[in-house]
Amino acid sequence: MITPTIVEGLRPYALGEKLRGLRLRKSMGLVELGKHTGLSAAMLSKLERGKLFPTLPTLLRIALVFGVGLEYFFTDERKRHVVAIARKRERLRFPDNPGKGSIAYNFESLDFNATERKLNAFYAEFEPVAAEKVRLHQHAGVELLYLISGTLDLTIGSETFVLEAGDAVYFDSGVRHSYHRASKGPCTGVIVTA
Amino acid sequence: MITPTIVEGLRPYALGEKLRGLRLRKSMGLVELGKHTGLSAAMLSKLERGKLFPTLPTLLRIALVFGVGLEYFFTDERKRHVVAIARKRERLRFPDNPGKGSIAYNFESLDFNATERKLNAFYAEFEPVAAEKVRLHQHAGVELLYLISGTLDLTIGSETFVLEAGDAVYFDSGVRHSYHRASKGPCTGVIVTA
DNA sequence: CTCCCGTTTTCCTGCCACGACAAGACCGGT
DNA sequence: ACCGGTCTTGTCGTGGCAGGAAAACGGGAG
Repeated sequence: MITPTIVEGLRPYALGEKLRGLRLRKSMGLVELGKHTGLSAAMLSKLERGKLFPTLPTLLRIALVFGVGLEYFFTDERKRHVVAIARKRERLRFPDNPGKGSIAYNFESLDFNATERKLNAFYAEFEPVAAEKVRLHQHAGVELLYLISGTLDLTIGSETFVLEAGDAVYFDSGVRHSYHRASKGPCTGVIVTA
Repeated sequence: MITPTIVEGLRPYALGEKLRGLRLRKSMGLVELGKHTGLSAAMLSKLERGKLFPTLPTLLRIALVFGVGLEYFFTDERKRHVVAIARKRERLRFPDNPGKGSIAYNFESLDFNATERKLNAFYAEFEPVAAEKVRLHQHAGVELLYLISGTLDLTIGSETFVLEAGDAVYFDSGVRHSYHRASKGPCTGVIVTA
């Protein structure tokens, strides 16, 4: 069932304009694109003018020709002018694991007041914890860690890396990982997940 | 026409798993989701198991319930087990604008050896530049800046914010923006874009 | 075992994506 | 002007596949 509400909800993605943009950028005609995709020129025209919603197979065929992923069409281009500032003094600090003896790190959210997050960022202070007590965790996406000070043991899967101040890592956070402060002094860093 | 090639091309998006993930995260049943979306539980089951490709209207209905955009489904989740470490000493430093007098900042890529980037991260040292010479720039996506030291004037669109060490900003980098070091001493930070 | 709940399978319907075709529309070239 | 040619947009028809209804399956709990 195709209701006005749904049509409205799909409009912001501007599929038609994006399709037309891709095609014209390569100065290609509807018929030519039709040959490459195996679709009729007539239908391509309708798609570009928003008279019709492509099925995923259809959309993928076109995407393949232009070498883009489907995400190209669905990255919401509503320019939400997001600006969220997290002042150091205003930030809340959460212990990683309140009430237990094994607090591995304190962290502060750096963008908790951004409505729409594609990124989650934290400022972390790693606390000394017995190596056997550190907890592994995992979550979908990727993670980026920039170490500002101290030395940190980072375990990813079965491997452990030693990071010094100024080092950075980028890894798939779907793999189990854990942090362990290796330096005597303070150990701080910025963590960004997506 | 629905060919094996197309099926293969759609697999990496793992629509089914994502749908199921969304539903289970809210510990919701197929029937309940059916009520909210106006879709039959039977079909939802098929979608989650990849037996069927949803049309865009259908997909949108589900997305609306969970408050996600369609982009949620099409960000390619090929789990390449990425681990890329950028050691401080091994990193290359690029001036923002080599050969010209108006170098606003030096930056070092923090994940340049990661094959598939969803995130781009830089360590930046902001240099003193006359305020009128700073250049505005823009690029798709969002940007996150964590200021490690110094004071920085950040202009986003027509607004200017003053950031102190430890502050962080999260904003839509599609809007024109520029950096300008406000402190006498060194001014450094981490920039992540997505 | 029976009841209950959520899920999957089966079967079928009908909507709408998509194609075929033709009619504009807009170019040059002669 | 009058033609090709190329690109685009209507109109109409169809069948593939999304989607529904209901029955079968499965797993706890009692």
